[in-house]
Amino acid sequence: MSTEHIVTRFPPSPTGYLHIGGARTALFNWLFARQKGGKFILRIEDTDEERSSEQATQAILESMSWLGLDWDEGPYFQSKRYDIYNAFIDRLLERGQAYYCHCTPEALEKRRKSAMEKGLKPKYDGRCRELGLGPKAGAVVRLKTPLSGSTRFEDLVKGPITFNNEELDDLIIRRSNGSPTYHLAVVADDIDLNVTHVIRGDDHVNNTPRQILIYKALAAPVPQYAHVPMILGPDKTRLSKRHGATSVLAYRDMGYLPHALLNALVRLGWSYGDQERFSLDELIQKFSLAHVGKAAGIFNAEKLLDLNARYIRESPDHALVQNLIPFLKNSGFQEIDSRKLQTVVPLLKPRSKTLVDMAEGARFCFEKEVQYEEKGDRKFLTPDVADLLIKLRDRLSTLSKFDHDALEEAFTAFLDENGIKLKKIAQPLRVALTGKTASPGIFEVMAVLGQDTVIERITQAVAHIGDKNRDRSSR
RNA sequence: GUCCCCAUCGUCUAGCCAGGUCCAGGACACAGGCCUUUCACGCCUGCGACAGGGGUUCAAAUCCCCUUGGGGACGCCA
Repeated sequence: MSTEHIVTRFPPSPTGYLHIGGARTALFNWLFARQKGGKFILRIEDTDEERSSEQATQAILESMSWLGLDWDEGPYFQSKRYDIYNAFIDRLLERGQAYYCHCTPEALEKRRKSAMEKGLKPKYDGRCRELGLGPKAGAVVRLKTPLSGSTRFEDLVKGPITFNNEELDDLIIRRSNGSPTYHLAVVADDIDLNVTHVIRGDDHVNNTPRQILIYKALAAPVPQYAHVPMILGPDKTRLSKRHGATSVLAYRDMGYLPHALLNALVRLGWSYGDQERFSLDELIQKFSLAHVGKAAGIFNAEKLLDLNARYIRESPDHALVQNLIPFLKNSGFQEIDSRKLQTVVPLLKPRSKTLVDMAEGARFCFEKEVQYEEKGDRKFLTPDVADLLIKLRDRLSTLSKFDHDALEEAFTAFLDENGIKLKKIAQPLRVALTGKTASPGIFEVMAVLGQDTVIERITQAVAHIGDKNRDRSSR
């Protein structure tokens, strides 16, 4: 197979946000095209005017961009390509491969139901097939599918798949309102855009023979198919909204890195030996449809979280600073000193699984007044440490250098003089400076905050201890 | 109901196509430990699976059949 002319596409319908199942399909198509030096097309399938929306289209484009899945052509909008579809339908009609059907939707529905009740497959009975009917208000156009024989294709993931043509019925290709149906539009577009590989979800396996029949009727070359297994929720049913976060943008907003999501998605269904993490370049190089599994999988959100934590740790500080700013603004910090942020980021890296975590961890650098966590306040900001904090503050105010080493040295001496262990003072000090019981190393925290702020916060904490005491005794 | 697809630890999976090197490997999660000023990171250890039954074979997680289980599709939605 020539790799020069490979064309893949991702055709979401803009009836909702881009979910992770769709994103994975897009990723596979993208990887395949990139690896083969082919073309990746984005097509918006918006023929259902009722359910399609501009907003959903924007959300999809935004998701794709955020993930970094760039397309070489498009986005094409099916709603603007009706001429193409009509030409294909007319051709089919002329060749006698399609015919008008005058059955009403109500009658069809009724027949479907009774077929189901009899335990038969609810398919069209073909009663208009040989009537030679013409166009008429309310008429649809159906494809004349073979009555016998079978349709077979070699799926790049699942292997050979065969359907008996008796299972298939004469599907509608043009609605009574003149618009093309999904199957026709997809095939027409894929022919028109020279798509060579259709990589899509498992749920389309049953659609494939129908679409192949359209290609055959049109005497067009049939593309290669690769049906990737579905993503299931923890209850093993098809992933949907009720399973919680499923939209790509939701993951962005929860502080995930696109690379982490991509990595998690690609490993759901595809593997490369024992390797778990891949750079984008590696993926492009190593991806292969042959190693995509056949079984549906449950999305493992915990693994994504772990992946995200690792990618955060490996990200350059400056990149994290940029990524963090929107999250900090979202927490109410408008003016952010990015130099200061740059100094905390390395401290926060090993402690943050998401950018949201990291923004939370960086709070102490930017808040005007420390908000004490209830538990830390109660446990560590107690009257018995007030004196010690005062002594410490006075000692710290004498320091001419305020970096990690100078602080450690000063503390060693201070602990020695007072006959205490670091443990004794570290936690109260941590709460005083950050409001939390968990933070980066205490010397690092002080160095980041700077001498003035440290002294100020200790003073505030001592005052706070006094306030608490007064409240208690006055009661 | 009919058709299509699928089946290895709780989850994602390696191994299967070319049977022996697999009393089944890795990762996440979980449990225990080490490190330690807190929380993490890191390191070590542990727990844990070939759905069941028949065949084929000297030998089956690997090949075949059946059963069971799961998913999907059966629209003038995509």
